[in-house]
Amino acid sequence: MTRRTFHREPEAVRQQDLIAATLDSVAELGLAGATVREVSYRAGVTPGLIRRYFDNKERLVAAAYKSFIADLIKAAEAGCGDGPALSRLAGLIRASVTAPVADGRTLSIWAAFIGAVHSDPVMAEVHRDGYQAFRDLIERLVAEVMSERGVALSAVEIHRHAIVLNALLDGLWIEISMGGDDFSRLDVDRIALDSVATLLGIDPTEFRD
Amino acid sequence: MTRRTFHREPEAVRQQDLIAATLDSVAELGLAGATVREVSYRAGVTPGLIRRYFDNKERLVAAAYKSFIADLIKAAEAGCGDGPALSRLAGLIRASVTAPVADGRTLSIWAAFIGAVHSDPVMAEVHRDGYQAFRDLIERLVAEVMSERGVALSAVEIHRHAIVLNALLDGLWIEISMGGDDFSRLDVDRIALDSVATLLGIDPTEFRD
DNA sequence: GCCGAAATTATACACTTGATTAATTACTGC
DNA sequence: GCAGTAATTAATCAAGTGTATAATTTCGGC
Repeated sequence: MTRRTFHREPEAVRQQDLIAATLDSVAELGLAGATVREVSYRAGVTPGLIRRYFDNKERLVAAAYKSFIADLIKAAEAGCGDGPALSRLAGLIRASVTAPVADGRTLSIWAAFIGAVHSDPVMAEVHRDGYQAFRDLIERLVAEVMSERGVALSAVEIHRHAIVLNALLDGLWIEISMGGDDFSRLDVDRIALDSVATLLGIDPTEFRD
Repeated sequence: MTRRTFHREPEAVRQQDLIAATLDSVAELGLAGATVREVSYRAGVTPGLIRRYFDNKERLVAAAYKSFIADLIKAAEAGCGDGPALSRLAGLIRASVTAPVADGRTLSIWAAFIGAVHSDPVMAEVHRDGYQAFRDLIERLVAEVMSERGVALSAVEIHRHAIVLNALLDGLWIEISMGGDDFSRLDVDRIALDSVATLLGIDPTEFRD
C-alpha cells in the first residue's frame, strides 16, 4: 500500500501545467469534459492539488481562457513583424487565417469558452479585454496605413473600417478553422488579402507584398 | 399529500414547449445550466416527463439546436422577400444584422451550442447542415445578382465571393450581437450594405435600394 | 357518468461532480 | 545527514446529475 511517487514543481510551472491540461481537456472534450479529475489526470497530478493553485475550478478555467486569449493575440501580433504599416497589416491578416491561429484545435477551444462568456462575469471580462485588444490593434494599423498612403480619413471612418475588417477576419477565421471548405493556404491568403484591400480601397496587387 | 394537478397536451405542443424551455435555459444559464430539472421546471412539468418525449437529454438538446437553427435561417430568408436578386440580397444582409437574428439572446444560444458541436457528432451534423444551407443561400443570391447585372463570373469566382460574404456577415453578426459598440440600426445597415457592395464591385448607392 | 388507456407525477437509484481534510512525501536550509 | 516545512496524495463528503419505474391522474370514447 505505497503511495505513488511525485516530485515538486515550482509554483509557476505547476500552474502552467494545469492550465495546459485544462486547455487540452477543453479542446478534446469540451468545457463540460474539463472536470477537475480529467484535468488533474492529464497533468499527472491528483485532483486535490488543483485547489492549492486555484481557489476554484472557476478560477482555473478563467486562467486557462486568459492564457489562451493572450497566446492568440501574441501569435497575431507576431505575424505583424515590423516595417511599413501596409506590410504589417498584411502580416496580421496572414497570421489570422493561418495556423496556429486558424486551426481546428484553436477553434474548438474558442467555441467551448465562448459559450461560458455570457453566464460567467469573470469570463466575460477576460473576453472583453482580449476582444478589444485585437480590435484596437486593427484600428491602429488601419490608421497608420491610411496616413502612410496620404489618405485623410476621419476618426469615425477609420473606426468603421476597423469594424468591418475585424468582422471579416473573424468570419474568415471561423470558416477556415472549421475546415468545411478545402482551400489551400495560398488561396486563403489571397482571398483574405484581396478582400481587405478591396474594402480599404487599395490595389490588391500592391497589397500582396 | 395530494399530487400537483396537471393537464395533458398534444405531443407536438409538449415537445415544442420542452424545446422552448431548453432554449430559455441555455440562453440564460448556458448549456451546463440546461439540466433536466431546470428545463422541466421552466416548462411547468416534471423531470420524468422529458423522457417520454425525448429518448435522451442529448436528443432534447439536439432537437432544441435544430429548432434554433431552423428559425434562424427562416428569419434570414424571410428578410429576402421577392423581387430582383439585388434587393433580395440587400434584404438578407439587413436581416442578418438586425434583430431577431442579430441580438444578444440569439448570440448567447448560438455560443452555448457551438461549443458542443466539436465533441458531439449529432450536434455536428445539425450544425453542418444549417451552416451549409446559409452559405448555399448566399452563393445562389450572388450568382443571380451577377447574372442579373450581366457580369459573367466563373463558378469558382462566385464561390469565393460567397465565402467572403458569408465570413463578413458572420463576423458583423457576432460583433453587433455582442453589443460592445453602440451603433444605431441605420449605421449597421449602411456599414453592412456598403461593405458587401464594395466587395462585389457594386456601386453602394445603387445597392442601398 | 364511467372505464380504460395514456400522460404525468413522485420517488428512488447509481453515478459524477467540486470540494474538504488528514496523512504522507519530497525537498530546502542548516 | 537531519529536521522542518511545504507540496502532494489519498480518501471522503455533500450536492447535483441523468435515468428508471411504479403510482397516480387526466381525458376521450362509449
